[in-house]
Amino acid sequence: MRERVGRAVERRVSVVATRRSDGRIAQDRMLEEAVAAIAEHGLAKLTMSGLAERLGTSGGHILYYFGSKDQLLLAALRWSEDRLAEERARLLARRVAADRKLDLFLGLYLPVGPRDPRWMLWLELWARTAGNAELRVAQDEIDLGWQADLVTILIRGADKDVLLIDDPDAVASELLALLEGLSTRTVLGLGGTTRESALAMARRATGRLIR
Amino acid sequence: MRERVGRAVERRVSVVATRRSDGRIAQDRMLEEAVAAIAEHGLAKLTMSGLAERLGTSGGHILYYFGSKDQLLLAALRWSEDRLAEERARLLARRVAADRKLDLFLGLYLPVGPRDPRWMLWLELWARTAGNAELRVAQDEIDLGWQADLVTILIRGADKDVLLIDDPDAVASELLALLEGLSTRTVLGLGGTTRESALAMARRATGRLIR
DNA sequence: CAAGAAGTTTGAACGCCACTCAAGGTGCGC
DNA sequence: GCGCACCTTGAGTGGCGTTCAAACTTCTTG
Repeated sequence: MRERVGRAVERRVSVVATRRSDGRIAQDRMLEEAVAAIAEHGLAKLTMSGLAERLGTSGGHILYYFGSKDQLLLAALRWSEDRLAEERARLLARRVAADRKLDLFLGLYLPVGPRDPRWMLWLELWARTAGNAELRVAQDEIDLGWQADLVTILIRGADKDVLLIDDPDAVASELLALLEGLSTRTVLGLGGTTRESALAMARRATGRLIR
Repeated sequence: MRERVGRAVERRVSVVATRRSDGRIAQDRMLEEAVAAIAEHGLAKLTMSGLAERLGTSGGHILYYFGSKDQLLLAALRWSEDRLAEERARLLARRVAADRKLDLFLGLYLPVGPRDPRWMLWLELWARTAGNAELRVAQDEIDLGWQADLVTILIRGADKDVLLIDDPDAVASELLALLEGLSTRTVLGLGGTTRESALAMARRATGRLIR
């Protein structure tokens, strides 16, 4: 197989060494540029040679790291979700009331606006998931992160009697499904949905779910 | 431009005539086969020549009717949604209680199971909407059909005091967003979501929304 | 510090794809 | 039975993702 990905990941293990012009920085730039390009014109219009030109390198070089366009997409999504997972962790650690925390969670999940890069990546991934089992697994894994953190917020809130919940898992599932639907509508600009209207709807639904 | 699509649509206007080997049947078969193929392996793996072979024709011939792969996708979606719109109309006309009607609506909207052809088409379309304004308009139009019918059900139910609703439009929007989220999760098999679990969740949410 | 190993970068080459188009075929109305 | 409009084909075109051998650069080892 290929299995070239991840080579640069284990660099900097020795104190003295550090391999060459540091592959990780190169990869990060690639992902950053790829995400921006996908958000602008969609994955279909993103070509290897086009992206290479934006980066001042060659098409073959990008594939040296990522192996295929599908893998590049997955890496871009992971890259984008990793930063959000950190923000979520910071949110969880903050010392604010559970209901406020829940509200911040909603804001973190929903797209910042139409064509939100992170959500555009999701739409592209969903289309490619059909023919690629690996993508589905990765997807499930990321989703589980959101689910787990939301459940944590709910349980903590219930413990302190700030929130009233019988089944945190069920509530979390339903809320995430609603948020996902609102998000796709917002990114696509369907039915005039905006971040604000989506947020308002999510808040109303949340209030109803936690009584 | 191209503007070949729709030519066969106006056939059979004269009583005697009927143009040749009837283009519509040919187109219907193409769409049917295309939908099946997309549901099986995704749009990316569907090639013009491959589809042509399944149909016993040439790749160029399919494009003679649809103009491009994107247009073929859109036509397939319209074809798929048209049949559902009819079913919805039949549902609206039926003489059953509003709450029962609402429940049937949920069943009609949600995917029949993982890899539901209709929903696979939606996922593919979402990915292509970014770079194609025409697709977004079509999308909005179809969505409006669901929204309008749902609002009708809600208002009629409220009139007869079967359902308790203050703002039918808002309730319909929220319910549709939830249904959409549940649907994508079901088609993709995310988080172990099945039609049954999605339906159960939709019912609980519905009950909460109409008091 | 020399020389081989390991990692990086390139660009030409390949097979496949959506899409075009000119040519020929086919049925209908007159 | 002729002309017109529509239908059908398949070879051709440009561009795509992907492969790969070769050149290049940095690191490691004796």
